[in-house]
Amino acid sequence: MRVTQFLISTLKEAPSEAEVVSHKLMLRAGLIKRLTSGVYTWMPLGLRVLRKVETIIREEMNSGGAIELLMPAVQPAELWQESTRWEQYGPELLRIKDRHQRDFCFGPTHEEVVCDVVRREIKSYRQLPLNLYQIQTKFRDEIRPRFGVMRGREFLMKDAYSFHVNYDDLVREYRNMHDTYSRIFTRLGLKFRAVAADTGSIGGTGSHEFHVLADSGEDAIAYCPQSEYAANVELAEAVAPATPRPAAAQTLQKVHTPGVKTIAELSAYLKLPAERTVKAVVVDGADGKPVLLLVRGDHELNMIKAGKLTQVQQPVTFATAEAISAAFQAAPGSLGPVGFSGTVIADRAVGVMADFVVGANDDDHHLTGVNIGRDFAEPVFADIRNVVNGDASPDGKGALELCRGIEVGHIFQLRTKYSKALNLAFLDDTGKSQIMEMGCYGIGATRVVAAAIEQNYDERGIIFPKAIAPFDVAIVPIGYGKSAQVREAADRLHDALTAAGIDVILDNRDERPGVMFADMELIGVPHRVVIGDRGLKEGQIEYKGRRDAEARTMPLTDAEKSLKSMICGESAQH
RNA sequence: CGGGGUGUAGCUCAGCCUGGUAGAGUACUGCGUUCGGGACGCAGGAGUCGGAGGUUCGAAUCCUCUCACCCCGACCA
Repeated sequence: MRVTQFLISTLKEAPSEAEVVSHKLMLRAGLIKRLTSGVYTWMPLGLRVLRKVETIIREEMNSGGAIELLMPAVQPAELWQESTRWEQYGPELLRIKDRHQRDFCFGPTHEEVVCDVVRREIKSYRQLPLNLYQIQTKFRDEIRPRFGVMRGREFLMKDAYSFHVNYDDLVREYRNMHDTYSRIFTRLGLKFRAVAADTGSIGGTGSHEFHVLADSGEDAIAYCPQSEYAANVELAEAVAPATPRPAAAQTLQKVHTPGVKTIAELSAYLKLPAERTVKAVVVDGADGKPVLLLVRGDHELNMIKAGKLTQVQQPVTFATAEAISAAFQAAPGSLGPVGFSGTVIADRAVGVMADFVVGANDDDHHLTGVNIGRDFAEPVFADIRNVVNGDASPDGKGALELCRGIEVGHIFQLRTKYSKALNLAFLDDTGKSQIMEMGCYGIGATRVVAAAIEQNYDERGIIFPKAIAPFDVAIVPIGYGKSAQVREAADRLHDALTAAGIDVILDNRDERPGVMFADMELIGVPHRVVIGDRGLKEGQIEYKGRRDAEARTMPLTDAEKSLKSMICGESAQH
């Protein structure tokens, strides 16, 4: 490919709409253009990357035994009503009407459609197991699209659905997909981790997320360096403390704390570490009455864990200011369990605290020397906080560490949630009708591109992993328009490498060298050769890897062979 | 949906407070000089100042409404 025949539209400055690195670089490199909120055009350069991601996913899914199909993006409401998700899915489902005023939606996911396909086609245990997948455009009307294609509304997703005669076979396929995903992300050249996850709204039992590790990731992951344990912080259990609760030593005292609303302010005002304080949060209970949740001051409440408590309304909602003042005679910032007659649920770490500080249920006042049992009744104890660095690993094999990740894949054991609702029945080997077990497996292809950049960049731009770079190698001729020798050498190398199946970009714009170098680095081409009269006199050209600090020379006569072995040798490693 | 912010040339932004001929850099076109790390000179094209209404002799600027977009929270690949 020659630059003058292609479309490269780089920018010196990132448009102001972008905040995160990957979004800025994708816009600067001209990979994507925004059409409207959360909806992007994939420009020719970006599409090359996206297609390479797709190809790797497709190849590995195929070799994992899955079969590709393509389902419609537009789906009839009837199918969603049958699964009851027409009502349940909420405003994230983009609903549209046709000319007859019939209801449709633009598919955010394809459980309904794939179930409809399977229930029409599959009648016998002899046809199972089956794993069907597609790589297709989804639309989810996200509350807040952001970070470019990282969280777009329209995005490209690989979604797979498997069907089984029993749970054991589902588990077998789930493990197979777990392995397949590991191969996909390894081939993509990404540092990633599979973590145990909350099943969220899709439902079902077992679930793992695949995270690309990046400091800017939206998710926190807890893992144990001494074992295989890894889980999303949403899910990771904060194990019960092993130590007993110390005896009360202080008397209960009410102190004036003017203007103190947060734990940080309280800790600074009383000159006490935050772990000697207790944070009180009021949520709506399952019975509509306020429920008081207590976590240690330096800990964070985990809303997902709290939502699983039977006493608490799900999903968790904070109590309104009116409900709080009615139940506590105080505003948030001064709340506590002493004197409160409703349900109190405390994190287990609070259970081993003594002589702590908590709100006094009187504005601008806190209580010190508070003790459970003596000053208020034993609350219900539960795990309602996020784990922190150094917490014991739930598998008992060491201490947890935290890192951040971008969720690019998610696998679920759906069991019979959808197969029951949509009546996926088959005849088993005894002629009895049974309901299929189901799994589903997603990868956000467009998000993978953003995540790869988020993990691999420097001050000059993107450093694409070699497997997904838009071009394998850039040829930068100096004086292309002026020197016949340069032009001839550059063209010849371009043609030879192209013939060998290598993706070459020849910068034949005859620009100043700095312009060409900057562009090729910005768009993240892994290999670069520079051909100029200066080196050509000695029969030399120059080579530089995208991550190399210095360029090195190589004989022109060896260039074709060296580059082929560098580039093809890498892909042969897969 | 709640909170914060921004809309002026493809991109980055100034001008607005204090109303009076629409600006800079960059990108783009032409010519010339340059030519191994985002060159320079000259000339040029490019804007419904997000939109509607109002105030005024006069509105990018003041007022009202509206739309779009970005950032912070709950959702998710």
